Amino acid sequence: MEHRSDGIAKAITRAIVNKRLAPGCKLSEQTLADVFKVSRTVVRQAIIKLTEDGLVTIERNRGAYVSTPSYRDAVEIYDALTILEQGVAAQLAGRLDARSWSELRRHVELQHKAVEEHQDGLADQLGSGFHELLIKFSNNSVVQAMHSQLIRRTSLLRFLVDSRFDYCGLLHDHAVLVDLLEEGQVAEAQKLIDEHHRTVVRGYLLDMERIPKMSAREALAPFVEAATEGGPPG
Amino acid sequence: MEHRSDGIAKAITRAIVNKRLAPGCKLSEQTLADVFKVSRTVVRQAIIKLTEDGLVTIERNRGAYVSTPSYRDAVEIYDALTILEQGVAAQLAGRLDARSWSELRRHVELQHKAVEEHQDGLADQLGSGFHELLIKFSNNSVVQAMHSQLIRRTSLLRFLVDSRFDYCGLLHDHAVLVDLLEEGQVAEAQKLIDEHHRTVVRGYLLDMERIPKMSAREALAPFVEAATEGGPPG
DNA sequence: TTGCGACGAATTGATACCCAATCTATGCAG
DNA sequence: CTGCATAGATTGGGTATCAATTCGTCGCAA
Repeated sequence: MEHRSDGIAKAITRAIVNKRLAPGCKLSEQTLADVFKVSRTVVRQAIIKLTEDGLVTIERNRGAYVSTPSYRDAVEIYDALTILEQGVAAQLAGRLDARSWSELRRHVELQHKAVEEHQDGLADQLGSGFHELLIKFSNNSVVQAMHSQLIRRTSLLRFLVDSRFDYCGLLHDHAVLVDLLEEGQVAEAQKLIDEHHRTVVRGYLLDMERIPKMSAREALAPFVEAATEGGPPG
Repeated sequence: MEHRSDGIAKAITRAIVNKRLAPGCKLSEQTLADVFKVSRTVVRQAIIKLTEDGLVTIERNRGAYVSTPSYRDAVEIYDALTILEQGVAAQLAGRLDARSWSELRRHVELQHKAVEEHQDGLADQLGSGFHELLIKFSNNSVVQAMHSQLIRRTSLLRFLVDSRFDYCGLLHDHAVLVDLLEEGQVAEAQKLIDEHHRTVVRGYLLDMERIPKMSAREALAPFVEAATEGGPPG
């Protein structure tokens, strides 16, 4: 961990991804400074980083809040994900070695098991993980950075819906996608990626209202020590 | 301009894009604080933003430097640009109104004139501008933000080469691309985008050595007042 | 009751000053 | 010329302070 503000930014990011810090939650500088036992200076630096990442929005003279993406934002984010993944798909189709294909398949199986065991949180995480793994095989750190930023942003979107996803269908998409890619069927794979993301967006009916509310202090509690030391908790 | 650090970050960005601040140039906190007449705190915030943007690299306990991208970085950045533009091309092909196509053509003409008049700087800027205009028509601010970040990064790459670009060929590509897109020939357009960027990367022979050197103080001089007030100079 | 303005508390944006840790350069001894 | 030690400069971070802004509350008039 380079700077103290990096650790804090990552802790807050984890709190968001783990669905503890909800959109709209106020991130008061003094509160965060107390929670993480650092000065306001460092907290501000962390908030700036989160703002650049799109997870936090600063309102001048009012403070920082966890971003509340609009429906339009959701569409744009998934559109961007589609473009990136289609592009990478075109590069990878029929070009990975056997180990890589089986790694992808193993990942799908893991998620399958998580879904069967009703471990929703884990299944969610593995779902995004599949897309990230796919991108990783592109071997392009620039594309990877943009993609994982988008994935982080999608975790904000999941707050704004209560619709149960059709995990089964989405999971099946993943399995089919690996098959198509291994066979080198680029066009079909790209079409599937597009439909896959459209399905996800359709699930977001933007029940903008009832967002679980928890103070930043409570939400961050499990992530505090990880910010100053080494390993993440959950 | 929201915060003071935003103005400073933008000023430094302009200095880089205008080829005054070269890769490797040290950005000393105290120097920048003097130049912009602000406290070190604000300078640090600006530097953090530039770091998130990939234009600046912080070396712990050593300071901030304008990033010096490697050849690999160059390839990855243009690869990412290719993916984004191919994706947007697929969306736009045959789907814009007449005004938009003519706006693109007018842009190509402008650059044509700049090249004829040997206004290299302007031609360069219009060259990137064409790609940005194309992306703008996607109407997706997320994609647009990622793309313009990549474009900013390419301005770092142009420091590391002295090879004369084949402006004529690249310009011709732009003209052809508009035709292909208007006719809805997606596959051909995507292929052209790929080749176009490959041509550009080939121009980067990475003459890593001779980089024009100028102190941050000199380089930033023309951009200082714009940081605290309103309008940009160049 | 409703609407409006004034006042006060709390928060942010920014500055100055401080100090420890670390890096760099200088100069000296061998 | 090489290796090392010391001194100086720079960074990372903390504390205190202050103006500006926002927001909530209170009181008052219609």
